[in-house]
Amino acid sequence: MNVQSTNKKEVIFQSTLVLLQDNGFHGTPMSQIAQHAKLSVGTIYHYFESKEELILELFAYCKAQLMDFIFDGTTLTEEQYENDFKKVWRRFVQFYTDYPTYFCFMNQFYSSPFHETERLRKLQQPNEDRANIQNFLARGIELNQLRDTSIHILNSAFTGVAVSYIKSVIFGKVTMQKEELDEMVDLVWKSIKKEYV
Amino acid sequence: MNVQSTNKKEVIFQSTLVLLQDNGFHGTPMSQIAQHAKLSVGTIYHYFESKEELILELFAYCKAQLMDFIFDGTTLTEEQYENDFKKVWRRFVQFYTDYPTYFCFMNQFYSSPFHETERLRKLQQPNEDRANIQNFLARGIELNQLRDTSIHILNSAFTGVAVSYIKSVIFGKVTMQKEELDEMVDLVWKSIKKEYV
DNA sequence: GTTTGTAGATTGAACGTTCATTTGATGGAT
DNA sequence: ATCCATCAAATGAACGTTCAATCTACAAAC
Repeated sequence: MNVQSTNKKEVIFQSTLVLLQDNGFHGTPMSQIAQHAKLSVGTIYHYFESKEELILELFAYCKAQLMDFIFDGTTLTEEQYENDFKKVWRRFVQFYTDYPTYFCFMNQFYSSPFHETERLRKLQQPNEDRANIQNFLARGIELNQLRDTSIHILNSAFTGVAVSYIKSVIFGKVTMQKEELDEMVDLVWKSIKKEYV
Repeated sequence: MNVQSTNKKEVIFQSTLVLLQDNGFHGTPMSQIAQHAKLSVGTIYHYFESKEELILELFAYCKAQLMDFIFDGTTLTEEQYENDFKKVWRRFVQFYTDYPTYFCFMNQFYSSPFHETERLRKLQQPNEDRANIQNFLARGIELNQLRDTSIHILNSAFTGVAVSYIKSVIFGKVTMQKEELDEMVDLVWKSIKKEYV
């Protein structure tokens, strides 16, 4: 597998994302992906073992891009945590509203049986060195900036509001207003920051 | 179609919910639904025009049950709004954590192309008399109890945190703690209530 | 009280299509 | 001359849907 193949994989990924948005996993046949990517089906099977494998790798690809984007340039210091937090949250929203195909895919993925498959795999070979939201929130507690409550409460507040808002922007065709974003990032921050700091 | 048929439909609905949780829409063939419901495929097609129609009706069925459950006994008066709100939010979480099959289905539905189909149908024949969350939040603004901001911001805060928390309970196998729920309902309320009332 | 008629409910085998995957041949680069 | 990439046709299984036949319940007719 040479340098070209990453490009080829990426072409396949992008085609899959576009088609998935309108037709869903099972409404998108391999043949259609091939056609859109201007390849033959056989070629896709040269790069991916199966359709499931393609989806799973696509998930990892999307997630890596998201994480790289939202955590770029964060300092993780006590003084900067509030700033970092707000920056990260805004970027999370921005990433997905800028790339709705990514959002549709991730969203479908998380609510599908694939998600379970992916969880099981990660248990077999854990690889937690990459920055992720859970670690970022845990760091916030360590730095005494976030309420010392369970990570999944914090995560629910962080992700939940963001995802729900992104949905209303993408599906509800609501145009995103700067003031709305400002309001919402404050709302999220206030709801989980440590009081009386 | 007599009185029996509602029962028969419900049997089909329940079987569909159970199978959908593990296998998803397209991983659940009609034949399997029939088997689980102890019926033949033909019978399902007697009650539903197609698989799509079955899914769409199942959605309406689930949604109606959810709404009836969460809004039962709410007064919608100024004095009671905070109480109502917290009650409704808790019930929302309770309903879905008690009936994870419903959650898995609704969650899949909302992130699938079916959702768009359903939206389009509702536009053709709107039927907004049934209580729903959007109206409930709008009423909160009218009563001067919620921040006078756009409905979809309020909705994002309400639904987003709830859904995200429900997910962590159902999929993350986290057991729901009473204190966590209390914390979270406060968190949501504070984040969208009207200040200085 | 028995027979007959009828409409709806139920069945499951059969049909046609679609799809993921395989395969064996072809092309091109080193 | 070997190895990888690419292709498109072939395969076979799975699936949604149809349909003609059978069953059930019940009411009308006698």
